Amino acid sequence: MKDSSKAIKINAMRSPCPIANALDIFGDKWTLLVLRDLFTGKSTFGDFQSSPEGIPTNILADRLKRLQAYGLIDKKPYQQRPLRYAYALTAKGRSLGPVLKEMSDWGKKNIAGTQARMKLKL
Amino acid sequence: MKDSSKAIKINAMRSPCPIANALDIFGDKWTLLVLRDLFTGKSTFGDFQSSPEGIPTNILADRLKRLQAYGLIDKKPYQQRPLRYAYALTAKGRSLGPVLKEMSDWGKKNIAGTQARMKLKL
DNA sequence: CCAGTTACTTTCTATTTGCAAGTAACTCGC
DNA sequence: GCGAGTTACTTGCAAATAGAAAGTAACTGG
Repeated sequence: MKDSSKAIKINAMRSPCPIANALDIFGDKWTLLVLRDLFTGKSTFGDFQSSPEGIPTNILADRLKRLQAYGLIDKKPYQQRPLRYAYALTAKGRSLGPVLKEMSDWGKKNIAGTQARMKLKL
Repeated sequence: MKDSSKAIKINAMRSPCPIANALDIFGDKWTLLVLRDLFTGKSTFGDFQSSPEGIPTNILADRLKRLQAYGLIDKKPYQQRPLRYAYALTAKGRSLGPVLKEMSDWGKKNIAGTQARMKLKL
């Protein structure tokens, strides 16, 4: 039996700090971009892939698995033959809206040349 | 002459998205923890090092350089002989307060076993 | 049946992380 | 004034992660 899906490993807590623990979930350069896309209405693997940052497909597959493991998103088939899945935010995932909002606002104010094309559906 | 301080390289923009650009500055597992410490009143290399997450010293030195390069912190000597520096948030760095606040609030609500010991001085 | 599409997985190399040890410039106690 | 201790880093190296590119599985539509 070929185990094609490597399990996501969740490490021990680094500290009880809520910020440190949040960073263990989405403290990298890609995870919040996938969540951003979900907040703008995107839902399929191809949707995320087509975002302007050009996420590598192996990273995308890994991040989708991690987000599921942490309960921030779930996936359900939107068609059979061929089987295709749509990813969606869970309530927990949706609760990250204000974090994304603050980051977006901060970026717009403090990084020259940035602009939010799509509005997040909070 | 031995160039002991490797320059921080700032890559080209991945996209005009403010979130993507913000992540290029602090999208990793350590940068925001250093900022958190600054928000709780810590200021020296040793202060950051002694936080419970145990940041490796090479990573800490690198992150302090990056944060300076991006204008979020600055350092000034607080004593001569031996020369010692205190790091402090710039106005731009302090403007990240709401982002930290939202992340902390989210973590406390959504990650079991977390608790904020120190209050951020926003 | 054959090109095209979608959603991934695999391979392989490059970059980053993190542990441990080393270094520089002092201070303090004896 | 010598050796132990402190602070603030840097360096070396192995391990983990990222990223580019190619491969695969399961279809569809012509």
